[in-house]
Amino acid sequence: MRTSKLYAPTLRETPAEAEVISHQLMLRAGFIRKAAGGIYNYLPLAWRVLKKIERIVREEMDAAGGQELLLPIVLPAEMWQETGRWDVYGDEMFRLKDRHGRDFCLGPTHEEMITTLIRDEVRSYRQLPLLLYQIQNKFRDERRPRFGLMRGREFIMKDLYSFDRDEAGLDISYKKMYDAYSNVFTRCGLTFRPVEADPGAIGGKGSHEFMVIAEAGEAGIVYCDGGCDYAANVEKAELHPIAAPAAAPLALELKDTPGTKTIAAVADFLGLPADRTVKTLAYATDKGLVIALVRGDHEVNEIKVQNAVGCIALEMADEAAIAAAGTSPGFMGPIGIKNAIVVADNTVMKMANTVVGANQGDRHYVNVNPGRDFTPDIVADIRLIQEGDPCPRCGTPVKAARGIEVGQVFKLYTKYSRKLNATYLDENGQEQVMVMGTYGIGISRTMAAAIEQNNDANGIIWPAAIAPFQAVVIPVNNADPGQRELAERMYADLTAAGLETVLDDRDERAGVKFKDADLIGYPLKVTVGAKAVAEQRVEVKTRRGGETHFFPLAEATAAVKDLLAKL
RNA sequence: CGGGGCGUAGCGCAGUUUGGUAGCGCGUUCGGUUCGGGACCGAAAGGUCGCAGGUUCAAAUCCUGUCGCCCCGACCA
Repeated sequence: MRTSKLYAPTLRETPAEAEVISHQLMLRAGFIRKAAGGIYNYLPLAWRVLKKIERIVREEMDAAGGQELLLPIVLPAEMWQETGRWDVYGDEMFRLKDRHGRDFCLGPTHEEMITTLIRDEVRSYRQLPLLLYQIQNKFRDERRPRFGLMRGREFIMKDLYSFDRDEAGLDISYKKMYDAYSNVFTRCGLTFRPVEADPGAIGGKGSHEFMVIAEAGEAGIVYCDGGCDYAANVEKAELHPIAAPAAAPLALELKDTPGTKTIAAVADFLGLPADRTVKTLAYATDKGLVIALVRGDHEVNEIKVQNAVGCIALEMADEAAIAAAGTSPGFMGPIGIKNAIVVADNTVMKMANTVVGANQGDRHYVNVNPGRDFTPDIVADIRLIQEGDPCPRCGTPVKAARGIEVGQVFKLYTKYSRKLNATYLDENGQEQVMVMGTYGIGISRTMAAAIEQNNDANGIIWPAAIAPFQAVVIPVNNADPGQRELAERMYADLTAAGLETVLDDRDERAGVKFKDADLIGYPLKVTVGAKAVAEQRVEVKTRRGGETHFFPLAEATAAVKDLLAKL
């Protein structure tokens, strides 16, 4: 490819709409252009990267026994109504009607379609396990698309579905996918970490997310750096109750604590550390008002509360809802509260002579002993893990990081196969429900994640395996026939040797070409200047690390190939 | 959906407070000089000031409505 013909409009300045680095660089380097919020055009450079990622994904999926197919994007409503997700998905689903008024949606995911596809034709245990996948655009009308390709409304996803006879089979399929995903992201040159995840609304029990470690990541993760390899999404990370020092229970007492609406204020007023108090938060849910209790210095993990209560919707209750429950913001507590589900963190139950709000303004109870003075409806681990908390496996203090979720693997069990009647006959002629798994990779998000993790002040630094081109040849002065000729020759030789090469044949000054090359992020830059012509050698610079090598012309092609292989 | 910010040339922005001929930088085109890290000189093209309505002799500017975009929050297979 010649730069003079390449459709890659680069920008000197960063468009104002882009906040995160991957978004900025993809716009500046001419990879993407926006069509609407969260919807992008992929220009030739981006498309080349995406195809490379897809290729790696295909190879790994095929190696793991997957078969590629292609399901429709436009999906009829009926199957979604069968599983109940037509309603559950809500506004996040792009919906449309055909000319007859029949309901359709643009596929946000394909559990329904794949399951209804195979249920009639897979009838025997002999046909299982079955691993089917596709790579396709997905549509989710996100409430808030953001960060360029990181959270779009239309995005490219690989989705694989496994169908097994039983849970043992699912475990095998799940392991294959887990390993395949590790291979994919390793081959893409990414620093990532599989973490335990909360399965969320899709249901099922086991789940891991593959997180590319990056500051711009939307997800918080914790990992054990010492004793073991535990790693989890903060939403999921378990915490064992912390034992409190033994203390003789004192008599419950109601105290005036004027103006102490925060834990810090109460603790200060009573002369106690925050970890001797209990924090109470109120949530409005589809099951009514929920009061969550954690130790004063801890934070509530809302996902865990949601799971403990078994509710679908959960948000902080407003003042009106709190007042309706007969309590007062800043002075809420479990003692005497009515019309609310009280959920206590397991650590709270270990506390003695603690402090809770008295459900009336400016008053707290002191010397509160959980179990004696109040009995929660639910006791569970509802605490949000923080850096330094003990690893649930080995007790070593955990580290915190941020991650971009580029893949997720789920054990669905029979959640969809049961609702959609995907059954088979076993050896004994008994009808059994298929056991399913679902496995996604965000292809376009992986591209963005790769940039988040690989960039510098000058632009993108592509991992060689997914770079749009592997090398760029730059004649320093295009007006010099000797340089032009030598550059043409290098370009032809490298191309013939199977390297994806760009020749920057533009009549631009060297600086412009170097800047564009760095911005786009070609792994290798082959520079042809006056010295190269005089001495019959070329200069090759690596984008990552910036080392410069000189090679005699005769050896240049082999040396470039060699260098690339080492990247 | 709640809160905040922004829509003026391809990109980055000024002009809006106080209404009066729409500007600057970059980029683009043409001519010339230059040529190893975003050159210089000269000429030129390019804008319904997001959209609609209103006030006014006169609206980018004031008022009302509306659409879009970005950020924070909520939410997120």
